[in-house]
Amino acid sequence: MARRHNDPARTREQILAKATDEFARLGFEGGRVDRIAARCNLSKNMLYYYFHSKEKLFVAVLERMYERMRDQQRDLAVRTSDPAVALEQLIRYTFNAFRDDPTIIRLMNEENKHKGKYLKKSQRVRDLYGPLLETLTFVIERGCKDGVFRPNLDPVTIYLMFCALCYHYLSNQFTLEIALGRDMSSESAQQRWVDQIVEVMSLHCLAGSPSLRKIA
Amino acid sequence: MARRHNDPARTREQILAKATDEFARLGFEGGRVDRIAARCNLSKNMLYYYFHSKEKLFVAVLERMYERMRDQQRDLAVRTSDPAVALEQLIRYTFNAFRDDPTIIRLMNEENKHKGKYLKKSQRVRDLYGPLLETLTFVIERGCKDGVFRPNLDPVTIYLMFCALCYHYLSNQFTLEIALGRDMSSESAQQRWVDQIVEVMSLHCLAGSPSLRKIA
Amino acid sequence: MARRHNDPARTREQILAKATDEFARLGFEGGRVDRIAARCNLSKNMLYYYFHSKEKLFVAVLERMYERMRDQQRDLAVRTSDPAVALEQLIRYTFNAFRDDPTIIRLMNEENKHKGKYLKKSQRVRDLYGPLLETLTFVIERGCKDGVFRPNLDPVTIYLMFCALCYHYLSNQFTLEIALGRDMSSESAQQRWVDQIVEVMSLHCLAGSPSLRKIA
Amino acid sequence: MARRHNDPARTREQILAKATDEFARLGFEGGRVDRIAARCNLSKNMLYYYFHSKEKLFVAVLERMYERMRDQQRDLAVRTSDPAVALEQLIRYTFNAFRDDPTIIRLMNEENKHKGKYLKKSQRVRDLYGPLLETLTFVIERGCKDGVFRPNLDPVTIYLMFCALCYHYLSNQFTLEIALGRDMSSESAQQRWVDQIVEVMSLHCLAGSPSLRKIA
DNA sequence: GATGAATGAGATTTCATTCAT
DNA sequence: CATGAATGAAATCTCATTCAT
Repeated sequence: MARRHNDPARTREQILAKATDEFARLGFEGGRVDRIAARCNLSKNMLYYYFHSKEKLFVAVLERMYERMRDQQRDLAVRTSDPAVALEQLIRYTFNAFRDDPTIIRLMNEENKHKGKYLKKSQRVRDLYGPLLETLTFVIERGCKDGVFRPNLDPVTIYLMFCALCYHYLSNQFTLEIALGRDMSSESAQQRWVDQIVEVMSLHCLAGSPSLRKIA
Repeated sequence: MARRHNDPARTREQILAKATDEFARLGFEGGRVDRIAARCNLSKNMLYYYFHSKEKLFVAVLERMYERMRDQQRDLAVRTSDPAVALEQLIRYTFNAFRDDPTIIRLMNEENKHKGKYLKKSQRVRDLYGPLLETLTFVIERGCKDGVFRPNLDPVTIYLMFCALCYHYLSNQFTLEIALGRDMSSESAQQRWVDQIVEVMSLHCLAGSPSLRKIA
Repeated sequence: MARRHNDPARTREQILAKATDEFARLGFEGGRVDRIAARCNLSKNMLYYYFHSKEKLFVAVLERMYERMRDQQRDLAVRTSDPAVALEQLIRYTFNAFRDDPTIIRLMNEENKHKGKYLKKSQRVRDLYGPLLETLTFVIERGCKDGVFRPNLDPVTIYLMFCALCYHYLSNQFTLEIALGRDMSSESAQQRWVDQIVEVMSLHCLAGSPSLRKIA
Repeated sequence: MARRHNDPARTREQILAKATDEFARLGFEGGRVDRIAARCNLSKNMLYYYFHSKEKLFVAVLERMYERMRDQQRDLAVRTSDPAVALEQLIRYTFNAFRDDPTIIRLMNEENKHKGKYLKKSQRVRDLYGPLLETLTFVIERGCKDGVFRPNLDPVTIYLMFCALCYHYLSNQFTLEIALGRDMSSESAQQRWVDQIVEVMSLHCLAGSPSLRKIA
């Protein structure tokens, strides 16, 4: 009775939201259609009415997550003209994005567990990292031209590096905390970690750093 | 009939092996007890005879994985006396370990999905990274003392860094390949990536590198 | 296909009826969910849809049995004003109730085997013997006041006596028949038995009977 | 190792003892072969070695119970020459027998649930109540001849009566306690109940009691 | 006599999905 | 749009029983 001829678009969104949560916490096979429906105060049939199958619902969840990511990235305005500062902002932005929405990491892991099976079914998801990579490319190219960064930096490689450093820390928090016996979840621990990432990535990019080959 | 009381220890091992594969590919909830039994040419109740429940079997799989990791690490002899070379060897070793046994990454992701729930049930797994961290600590301390590395390097932080760089690349291969449209699975691509990791980590550790703060 | 959303209340009732039969004949552990479902021309998950678990189904069966008993007792109108006749009617009524619905005895035995475990889970069943005991109390008090019955009779004790005499005969029919080699199931044998119960109980209650202590 | 080439007869007895307990508490279908074996510190196979199947073990348990009953009854010496006192002794003896070994009632109920199916398979169990009934018959006949009891009392009927009164009280203790809200398990409650049985049975048998028909 | 390992059938329960209204 | 009732397939787990030593 809560419901009753409500806004269908809203219903759809709500299903997606609850499904995102469910699949992120429990994975595709662990996620339960009933539970999602129950959390929407909806009969199970509605999920099928809107999404046709559990699998298609999962794909929709993935797509929606990618959209969300891209939209967030679109908001991303790296205002400063200092490339080093811009890089730092991008890194911090990336860490925060992963930390603030833990479903991203979980859903991506899930997808990789399935070897990209569901993602491949989606047409629209190719340019996932589009805006962020564009910004990054812009920043790096300018940094190289300015001589602030060393030449021939590959934006994708840079991205992969700081992404890995952000992602892995958050993704493997639980096992690492148990195995290393080290606090990784407190605000301050995480802040220190991002600082480290910024440091190592800056070192890697800045022109001042000696080329490794020279050192060796 | 093939079987009938062959070698119980062998049977146990076989179950663990097939279960490791099943859970790594499909996760805890996706993994099927029947399938594991079938692959062992065993009736499914034998899994319960040996492991009592799916959950306990999963924990045993995790424990076995950790043991495998530790044993591998124990074999790890970084013979060289050059700290920089030793660090490089540790990094390459880590990447190879993750690449050669993909179940490690999948099982760890699975455990993190469950927030460490099963790992916590296991007594023995605390010092998971023991030998590797010991070696790393030894290498780093020597490097610092020798003046090859810059002072005050924290071994755990170093470990987290190159581990992240190895892990994330392999763990997220599929989504990254789709989203970035870039080859990540070929031998050569992976070789290039490890080289990059070695480079960035060396830069971070070597004494010759200027402290970031000075640059900034 | 026969079914498909006929009448849910009817379905529920049918499940309860078949489950009552199953559990009465085979006990809780002997009763099979499959069989109950099959007898209802229903797929077995429907039992879970309606009752959530075998145990809860069993509790529902017990509750329903108690309701049935109470309802039957409510119909019980002991019209005569002669207390002795009324007592006789109550006894015959009790015997008939046990004989006509053999599930009562079996389910009660089952519950006692479990030390009342399931019954305790049910809120509503306290006043099981309510109406019958009320009527009995009414009859006995009048009988005492009238001087037809001897004074200070305890209705509960009276009830326990004739209940035992009715119940045990029917409940242990099979072993008794084998061990004593005596017909206990024929209509006439049972009639003779009830007559005996009436006789011994009347003797116990009637004022004319000498107090035992006096005899002794 | 506790065991090791033990006395086979003793082993057999132990199995019977634990099986008696198991089946009495949980019924035939509820009883578990594993549990019985475990409680004997014995591997399951031994149960099969000694008893061939769960069913045959159950039959053996029933037979053993009947033997125990008969042996106890054989010890029964009603020495007094006063028939009324002898009757009272028999009643108290019966109640105590049921109370002191609760497995008797449970196993009998179980057998009756199965409509005597297993009992019928046993050759030896016909004359179950033999000694007790013999004693009772002796007592009653003497009582009738002496004029202490009224004439034409049927020993089997007398037996059925006090047996019912003893049995039902103990068998249905749990449901009755819940439904009537009355203490039935304390020593004193039970003592009062047996006194009542003695009273009503004496009244029924003694010559002083007026025939009902005359009263009516 | 005794055991540990193995089995097959079947038990309860779960779950994605569909039908009729 | 929405639902409650129903289904079929399959999942986890149990249990009496047997085999080889």
